[in-house]
Amino acid sequence: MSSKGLFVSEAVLLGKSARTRARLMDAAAQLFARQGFEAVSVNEIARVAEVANGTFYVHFRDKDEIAGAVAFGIAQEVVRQLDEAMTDIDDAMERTSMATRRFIDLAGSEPDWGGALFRAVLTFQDLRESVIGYLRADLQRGVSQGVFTTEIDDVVIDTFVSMAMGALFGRLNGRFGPELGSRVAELQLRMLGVPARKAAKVAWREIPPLELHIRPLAKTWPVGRQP
Amino acid sequence: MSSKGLFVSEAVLLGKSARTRARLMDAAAQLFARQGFEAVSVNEIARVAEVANGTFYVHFRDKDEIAGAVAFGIAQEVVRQLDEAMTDIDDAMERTSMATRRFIDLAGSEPDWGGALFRAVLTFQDLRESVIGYLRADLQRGVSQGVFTTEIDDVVIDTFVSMAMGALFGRLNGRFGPELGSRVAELQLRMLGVPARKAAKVAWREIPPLELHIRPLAKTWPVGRQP
DNA sequence: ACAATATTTGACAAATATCCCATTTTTGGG
DNA sequence: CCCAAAAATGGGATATTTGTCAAATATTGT
Repeated sequence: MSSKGLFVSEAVLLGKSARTRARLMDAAAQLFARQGFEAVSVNEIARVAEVANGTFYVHFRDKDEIAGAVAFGIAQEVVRQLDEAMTDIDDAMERTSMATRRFIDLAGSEPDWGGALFRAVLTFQDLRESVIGYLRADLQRGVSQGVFTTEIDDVVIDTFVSMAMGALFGRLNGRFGPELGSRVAELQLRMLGVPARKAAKVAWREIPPLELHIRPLAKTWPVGRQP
Repeated sequence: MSSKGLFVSEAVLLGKSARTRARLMDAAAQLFARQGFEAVSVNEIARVAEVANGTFYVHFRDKDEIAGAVAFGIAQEVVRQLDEAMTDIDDAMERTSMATRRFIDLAGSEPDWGGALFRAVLTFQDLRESVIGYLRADLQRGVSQGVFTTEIDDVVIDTFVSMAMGALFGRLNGRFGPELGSRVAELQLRMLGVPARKAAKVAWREIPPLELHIRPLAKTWPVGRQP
């Protein structure tokens, strides 16, 4: 039934403690995504992770702590993948539309992570603010490049994020298909003042499919026990 | 401490049963708004409503039932107020921007209702679909009138809704002030193809403040006991 | 294989939740 | 004021959840 989650894949080479911790985080991510943070109990997380209930408390103080770890871990990985995909791209329209499309595609490729991330952004305002910070540079770059005619401030960025979040949600619920990313990216560009023709052209350009192939972290040892 | 909620205001003239039911719904709305649906217990609702725990079960089967009643009740009232405010308006830009602005202003004037509605739209997909249905006519009217150049379909409407929902959320969290409604309405109009100048003009037009002044419902009597 | 250390286990106490229902309180017509 | 119907009460049986801890098990360097 339970194929390995992404946190476990990332931790395969690590020590036992880290692997167990990863199992708990995968279980938590899955449950948060499917039921929402509040509906999930510590017991349930332990059960899905297939560890004893006491084991949970060895790794996390409480549900909030694991939620933070899950949110942070997912965000970190998604940002890493986005940065990687965008290193060579200079054009602000390309960059923002790539970010939106990949973000929304998370719902298709890794629905548990997508769902958990969605919930997390609603729960942790810090996280939303990080996202806003992350996007600010690219949106302002568009203004500098003369392609975005809307002045960029927190309201504009927040609305830009809301559009992507709403789309992620719609995709998670199966209301829309794989073309949603391009559709929404196009609407975002139009909102920012890009002419319709141009917006369509950029938003529908082919991009390599998103694959979150996890690279296992290097082995570490328990503290105070260096080989 | 506990000033009357809107459901109670609406029920002041009704029989005792209806008034108690309304107290429970006000308590539930407040708690759902502040903590999210799943985090709230039936016990807590009864405590905040200042009724005994068993009383809850006289009026509702379980938490889902009261959540549905709250969501439906709020949605109904908001729609009523919106319809009332828009009866005389023909212009699609005016109508959609009025709807967005009033909706977002809910967060300022009635944060408990705003918060509960926000959570409800995430929880009950039916509700989101009702909202989409509600907006479709006005958005299509804009196309007919030649002011919206973007073709209207479910993706566009859903994105339009996401922008308003995200703004409601931002306002609820105190990240933005009263001008947010106009800001977002303007961005929506630009997304739909309205020229920047025109969009700004419409979205910033003065509108009468939203006041959800509840009109008490007419008295009813217990079944099988007509006077 | 052994010893030392790291990790996991599962039972349990305390707290909290759900839902029921016999009893009490309130209501309003006559 | 009195009574019958309506409404509310709160105690309690049952279930679930949280968080702790002594004991059991697994891992690793030597």
